[in-house]
Amino acid sequence: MLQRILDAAEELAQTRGFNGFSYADVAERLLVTKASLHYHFPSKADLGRALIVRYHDTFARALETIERQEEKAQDKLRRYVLLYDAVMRNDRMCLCGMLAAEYATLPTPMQDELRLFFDANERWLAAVLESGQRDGELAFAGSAKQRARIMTGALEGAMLLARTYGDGRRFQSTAKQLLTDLTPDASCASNPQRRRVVESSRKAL
Amino acid sequence: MLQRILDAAEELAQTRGFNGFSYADVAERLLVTKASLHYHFPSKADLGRALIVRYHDTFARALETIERQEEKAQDKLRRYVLLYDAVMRNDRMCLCGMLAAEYATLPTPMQDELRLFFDANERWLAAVLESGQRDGELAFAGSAKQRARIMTGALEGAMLLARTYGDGRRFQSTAKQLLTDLTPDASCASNPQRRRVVESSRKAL
DNA sequence: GTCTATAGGTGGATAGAC
DNA sequence: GTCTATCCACCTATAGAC
Repeated sequence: MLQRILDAAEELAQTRGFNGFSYADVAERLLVTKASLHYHFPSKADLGRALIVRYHDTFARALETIERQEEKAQDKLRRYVLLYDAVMRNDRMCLCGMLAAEYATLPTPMQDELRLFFDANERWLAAVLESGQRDGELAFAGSAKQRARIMTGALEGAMLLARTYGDGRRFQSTAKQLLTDLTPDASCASNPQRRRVVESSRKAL
Repeated sequence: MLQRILDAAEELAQTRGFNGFSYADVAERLLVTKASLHYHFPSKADLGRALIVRYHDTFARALETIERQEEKAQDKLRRYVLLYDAVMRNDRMCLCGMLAAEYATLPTPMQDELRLFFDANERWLAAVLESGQRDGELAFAGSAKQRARIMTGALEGAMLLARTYGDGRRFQSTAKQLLTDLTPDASCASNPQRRRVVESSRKAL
């Protein structure tokens, strides 16, 4: 039952926000009463915190899987973006991105848990970016940590806007470009004139 | 009085979200009763729509001012980012970014008005990017429209995350990097090896 | 325009029977 | 564990006096 409650609440939180749904909404979907929900999660703050913890945990496992299955940094990033893409395809917003918007109204335990999620995210991404840069497989300006923050922000923001247009493709094309921006040759592809210079000088080598 | 109501409501909406404040909150700040607010804005949907319209209008005027005062695309972009930065320095989130998160719960008139804001934003940004690219002053991969969407998303997302950490500098360093990413030389600066190649080949010309 | 008063509804949460 | 019943606070919104 615990999981069914979390499933329903998660979907509501991802589409309507934490302040956008009530125990009554969850109860209706599960065909139980509000009181029985309070048995499992005494307060809404408890429910909210559990949502983040489970989401964080699922995400962490997914990152471990990627780490285990992919060798190249580029492939890891591709898989990372696919995690967000899967959320969008379900017509949802990233749970934590949604909660970040409501941050000021959240109970303190939820605020703390939320930061833990983004911290873990940033650490993983920065590590991938760093190693990819070392191998010459990825190219970007600034530090890996800095770039990790830019990426997370850009992905969350892209989801936010895509939902406003009810158009997942909007997110997908943005995500694709963000990945391309990190490939070494693309870093110069933006300027056709200079690219020609680079290509000719490459032949010269 | 109309403006005072909008001022108070705007601040609340930008910090707590549209579902995160009530007529009572606004009334308390202005030392009036809820009933007198309903005289000016019969329903909360009316108030919300007025918020977006005014915000959009203010933003549009700011863009016109930039257009009038700045010549170079790079300077226009810098000023554009400063508009977001000013919001962050007030410990607020972009009103429309906030509302985008709550999109699913908003009354239809607000949803429509919200899209108009982002559309106008994208058009202006795309035009600046396009002309900057033509002049060789800016460099980026993909279409100008595409890049405009990436930029808006990245800025909104960066605000979202910075607020979670209560740290405006987080936004500022991201914004700065996003601008740098658009400069022609920086597009290759990401890869030190290649940069050396470009620089040497430049001399060769 | 602003007030008092209030309606009608929904929010989260609890008591106690089964 | 789930139910019925209920509490109280708060929500949006309206009526009508001043």
